[in-house]
Amino acid sequence: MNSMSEKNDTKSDVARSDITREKLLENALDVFGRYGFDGASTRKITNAAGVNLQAIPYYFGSKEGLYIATADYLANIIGQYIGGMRQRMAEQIAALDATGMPLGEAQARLFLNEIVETMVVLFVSKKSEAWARFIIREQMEPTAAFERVYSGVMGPMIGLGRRLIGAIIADDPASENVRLRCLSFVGSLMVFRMANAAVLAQMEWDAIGDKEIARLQQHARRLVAALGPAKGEIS
Amino acid sequence: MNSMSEKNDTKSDVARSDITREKLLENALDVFGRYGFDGASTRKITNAAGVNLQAIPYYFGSKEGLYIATADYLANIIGQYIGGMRQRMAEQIAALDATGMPLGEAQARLFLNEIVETMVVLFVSKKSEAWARFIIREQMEPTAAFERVYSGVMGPMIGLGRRLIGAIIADDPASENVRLRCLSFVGSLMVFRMANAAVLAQMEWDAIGDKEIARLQQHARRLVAALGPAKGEIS
DNA sequence: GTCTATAGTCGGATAGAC
DNA sequence: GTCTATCCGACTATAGAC
Repeated sequence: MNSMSEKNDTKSDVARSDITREKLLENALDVFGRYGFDGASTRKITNAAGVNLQAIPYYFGSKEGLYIATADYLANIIGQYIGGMRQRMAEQIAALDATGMPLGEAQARLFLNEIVETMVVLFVSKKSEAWARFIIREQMEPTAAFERVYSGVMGPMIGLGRRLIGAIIADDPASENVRLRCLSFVGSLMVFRMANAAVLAQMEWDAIGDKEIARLQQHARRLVAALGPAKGEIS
Repeated sequence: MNSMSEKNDTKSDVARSDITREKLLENALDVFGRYGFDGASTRKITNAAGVNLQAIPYYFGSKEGLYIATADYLANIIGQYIGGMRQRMAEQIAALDATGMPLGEAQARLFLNEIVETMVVLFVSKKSEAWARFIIREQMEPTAAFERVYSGVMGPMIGLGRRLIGAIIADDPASENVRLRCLSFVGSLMVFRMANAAVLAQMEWDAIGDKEIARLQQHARRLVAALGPAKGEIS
């Protein structure tokens, strides 16, 4: 059924091989995210993964090769989590476009609500800590890995966000205004992941559990509800 | 007048001492922010500062001592940039409180507009790149340095933001709602610093120059204008 | 495919000359 | 106060046994 069982005589080797690769990537994501490329040592990664130090040059050529592979791996994981939702929405929107019907504001708000609720859960989940650290590092000091994560996940997702926000505030999704609004909207949620320490201090929370997640989801829905056409500025 | 000229015979030494310290802190901020504590090497820092490698153990005891001192230095610098504005506003608000008069919505919006315009300039300035990197690292993996930056600058600033947003959306500044709204508001601006790479890609900007700063300031004012009482949620 | 041994480099900290 | 010289540990990558 899967690639692990093509041949009987190599089955266990291939399986071990895949497990070692997977473990390495999993732990590389965590350690690279935590300490950065320079700060992360291959020893730390292989120890955490429970594999031999030589597995890195063997499977990925070098530490740098592992880093790039980790970026692809990350884009892949996130894609698995949100790709289905994104594709479903993109298809429904495309179907509307095909009929010439505009995407309605109410429908867009429903879609956006679904997205933000998923995002909030993702942002505060234990596993996304590592992902977020990796991505934020790449944002600050982009390497060759950034392009892989951006074009694989972030770009398409922001594109969908622009489309939805455009429908909600009745503006062209390609306009500067919608782009800025969309980025700010993402920021208004992302802050709960990126500024984790400050958030906990401000909210006087010890940690983010089920109660806090529910609170954040409510807050996220309110942010969606607060989206509206631009008002006049003061001064 | 200042500590540089207490004695004539030691004047030049003390001055050199201060210059060396200052150069070290300045470059430590950049290098630590860029590579993190582990990734940053003392050789990188002293080379960039143009001082001897031994200056670090001499002045700061150790690499770790330099890191802590760098956090204080950073809190100090940022305080110099925004402390005046913050204090002026805090005093005017305190004066209102003393008379029992509430902080008006229009006044709060004016204050907030001034803050966001300053923040935008700060966020995209070349020098704040290093500051932002340092702070974001601390957010993700807080060390002893976080408390110094948070209580020195971030905490007071967020407190002011909560007060202003509370006045604008007519809610208690201590409420969960205002705390969350304030954090999200900060995030909606901070995204332009933190997600720099994604922002440039989305906006199709090569870099952030005067034109882009003006555009971001306009956008920030619109975000202030968009702040309002909570609306009903959908679904 | 996985292991041990090791080469070669770079890290932080110390000692001591000036 | 600042420099050179140096120790010692940790790092990545390679060679070769099994």
